[in-house]
Amino acid sequence: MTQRQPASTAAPSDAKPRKRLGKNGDGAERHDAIYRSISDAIIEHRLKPGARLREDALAEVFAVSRTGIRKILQRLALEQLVTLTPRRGASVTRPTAEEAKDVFDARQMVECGLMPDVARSITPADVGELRDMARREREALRAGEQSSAIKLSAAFHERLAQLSGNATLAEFVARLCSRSSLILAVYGNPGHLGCESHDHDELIHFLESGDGERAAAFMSRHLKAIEASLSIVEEVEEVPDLQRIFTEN
Amino acid sequence: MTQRQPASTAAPSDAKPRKRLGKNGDGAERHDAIYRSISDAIIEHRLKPGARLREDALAEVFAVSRTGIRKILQRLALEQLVTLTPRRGASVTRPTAEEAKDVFDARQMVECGLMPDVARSITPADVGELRDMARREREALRAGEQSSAIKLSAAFHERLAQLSGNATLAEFVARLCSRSSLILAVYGNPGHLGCESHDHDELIHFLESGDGERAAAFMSRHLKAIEASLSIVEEVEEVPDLQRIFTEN
DNA sequence: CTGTCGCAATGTGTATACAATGATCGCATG
DNA sequence: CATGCGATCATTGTATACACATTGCGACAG
Repeated sequence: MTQRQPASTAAPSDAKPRKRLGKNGDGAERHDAIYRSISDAIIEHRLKPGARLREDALAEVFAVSRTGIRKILQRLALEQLVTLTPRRGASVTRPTAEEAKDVFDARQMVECGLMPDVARSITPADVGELRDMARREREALRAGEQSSAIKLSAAFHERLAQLSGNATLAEFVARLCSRSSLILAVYGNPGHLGCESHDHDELIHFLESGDGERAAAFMSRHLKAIEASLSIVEEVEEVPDLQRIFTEN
Repeated sequence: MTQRQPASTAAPSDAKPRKRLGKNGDGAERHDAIYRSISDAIIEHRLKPGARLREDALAEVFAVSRTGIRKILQRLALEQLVTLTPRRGASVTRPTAEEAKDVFDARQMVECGLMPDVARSITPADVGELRDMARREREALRAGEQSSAIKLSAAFHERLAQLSGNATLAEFVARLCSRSSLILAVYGNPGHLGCESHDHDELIHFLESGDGERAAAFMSRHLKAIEASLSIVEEVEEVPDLQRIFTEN
């Protein structure tokens, strides 16, 4: 696509409505919507790790120019949801086994460490919201909607972190949850989703009764269970074999 | 481009080779160098919180186009070193008191939690490197070079986190250290730098002897001491006073 | 038939031109 | 003299055009 034909061959009428509208204020919101759209697609495994994301294609799909797409792609790259190889373009990140371990260790430390704070400051309204999220997650799981279930599970953990009151750590947890979703896509077993739905309900119970210690211990087991359910089989590296072979000598 | 200065101010670099050179491979490295240059300037307090960063000016200084600068600015914004207001441009972030608390709470949790891992896997070579860094920091402090001392202190904490072997958490700590530097710039007392230099040496000692628990406890005290040295005087907001007055009623 | 060299196509990196918006300054009027 | 309104300016947001690198395919030679 991308008519780089100057003006002569450019089909005048059908080519670009490419409406100049959207220039004004809503541009930022538009970009944010596109960002979320791509991000959701990755988290819900509708875009699988390794999938290539061509700028032209995305620009056409969302009816914006490549410039905007590049910005969004960069943001996704910084959050490590997509990988940007210097002259090869963007693709959905394929986490390594090492990254998977790091991410779950980090979640172990941060999410468990946050539980006491959450238990201390949680309100009945928060409990209600969490129960609702857990319920919706269970329903999605029962309905066989893997995509929704994955996103809702991540959203639950994110919301939990937000309740700690520490925005910085909450954002970090959100990032880790996104990456976890990616890890699940690569190393997870098909039938077995990460979070057991009843786990979340039980966790809410501990938090509701203000028992931060027990909640932390339960969260620890919960995360360990997810990590244990992965089948980390470090497949042979595609490319860097050569590099290592020659640098080792 | 922006030559609104006739010739009077005599921009020294007005003779722009500005050639098409640099297009090829080194572009990425160039950008990374610029990124580090700006990042360092912020961390070293040579760019103070609130300082405006105009794209044109930066583009001219580093002899690249605004496109590249925008990319770098976005990256800095995602790391919360600069704030990007929709149509007002970029400026060095001025952390709020709440952010400061969040950042130090996060450091407390993560850096202390990392100490046992570091104590377990540290090697004599690592110890030597850390001692060297602590020494250089002390020297900078004694020489009155605030800028260098601040950066070296942050680098020490970053390196420490790297030694844990968890790249994800190490990167998070690096981010937190950068923001801490910003916080120090706003709330720190002039004469009193964040880290007492001997603290770092003592910390190394605990790690060297493999005592992760004691190292964690010491790190906790260390961070608490830094936080306590801040004068968090939420200055009266310039504008939003009115906002609050009307929303409170 | 196979291996190597070269060309073309695909696709990203960078720069520049253009549009829109918020800000500042000046002028006019009450 | 002060205040409100209008115009110009400065600065960012967006799109497009162009240049370059990499890769895949085809042709030619051995």
